[in-house]
Amino acid sequence: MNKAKLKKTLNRAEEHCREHGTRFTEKRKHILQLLLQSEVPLSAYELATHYQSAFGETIPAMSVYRILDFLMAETLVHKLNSANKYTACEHIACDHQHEVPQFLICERCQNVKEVGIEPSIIAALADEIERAGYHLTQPQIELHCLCERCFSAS
Amino acid sequence: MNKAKLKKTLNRAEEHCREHGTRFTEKRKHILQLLLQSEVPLSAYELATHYQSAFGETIPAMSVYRILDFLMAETLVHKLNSANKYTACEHIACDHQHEVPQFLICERCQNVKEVGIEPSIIAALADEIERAGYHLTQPQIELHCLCERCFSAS
DNA sequence: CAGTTCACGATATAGCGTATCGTTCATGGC
DNA sequence: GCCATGAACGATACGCTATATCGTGAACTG
Repeated sequence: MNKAKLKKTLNRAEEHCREHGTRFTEKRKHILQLLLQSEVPLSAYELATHYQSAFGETIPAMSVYRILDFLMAETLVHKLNSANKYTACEHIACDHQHEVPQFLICERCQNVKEVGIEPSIIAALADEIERAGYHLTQPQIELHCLCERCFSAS
Repeated sequence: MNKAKLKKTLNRAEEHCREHGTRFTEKRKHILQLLLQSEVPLSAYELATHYQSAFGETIPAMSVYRILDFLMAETLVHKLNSANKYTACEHIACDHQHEVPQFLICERCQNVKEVGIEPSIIAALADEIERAGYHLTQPQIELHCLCERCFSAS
């Protein structure tokens, strides 16, 4: 992510928090920035390490987890359950409504793409689930894929 | 799972291994049995504990992991990535071909149902993914839901 | 400016998983 | 039957992920 877009996204995140009456502190901003700048999802401990390199001060893992919890509650960050890693929401600076996030995770390079699946497909899926007697609560799907580059290389 | 079905399923699993030239040892049988008898998915360490209670002998966590790896390779067991737990395949004793497993996980009681999603939906999903420049490799989906009972109770 | 709430630090601990090396046991060729 | 081979398993150590708890300090509010 280039500098201009990074700045714009961070500003948008700050605005988002102000609207929600929550605090977008320096540390929270730093963690979000690290995730925005990373090509791949990061674990909490990786974030702590990167924090040290990028900002010259250490941060306890506990704080990273707390900050991640906060950022997830604000839907600025998503957790990838299958990898125990975290990724910045790709739609912070977008205007359109935040959809249910779906993730394509490249198995080789770990690159993650957050996509909006056709709502009709999700609806069909939800239908099948209802028929099985269940009720969908958090339709976040994590799909393990190969990205174009890794697919071509194999 | 009742005794008759349990026995039949274990026999089917043994047959499956014989056909594949692999060994269905006592310990592997025990682990599979524990998973078949459990209402909820279990972690490796939970399995080790249950093993002790059920069979009166301790088993190291390492062995549990190795046995789980084996059972997964034989598609007798599936791992739920989002929960780091394991569940017996519900189709061991079925005649029909083993499909790509999709899991409905009840967020409240942890009960898991393994369902076959309409292939056309999966195909549509794969289509969307292709359009995003990715290639689906392991279309295992884990959906967080509420089961009928927990849904009614809420 | 006093009180409350929120953010953060420090420490401890639990749970999940892998690495490595050694030992035992089953199996097949002789 | 006997031994060589490889598979299964045990023991120990370690690293990563996450939560619990308690304390401190900063920020907002009346």
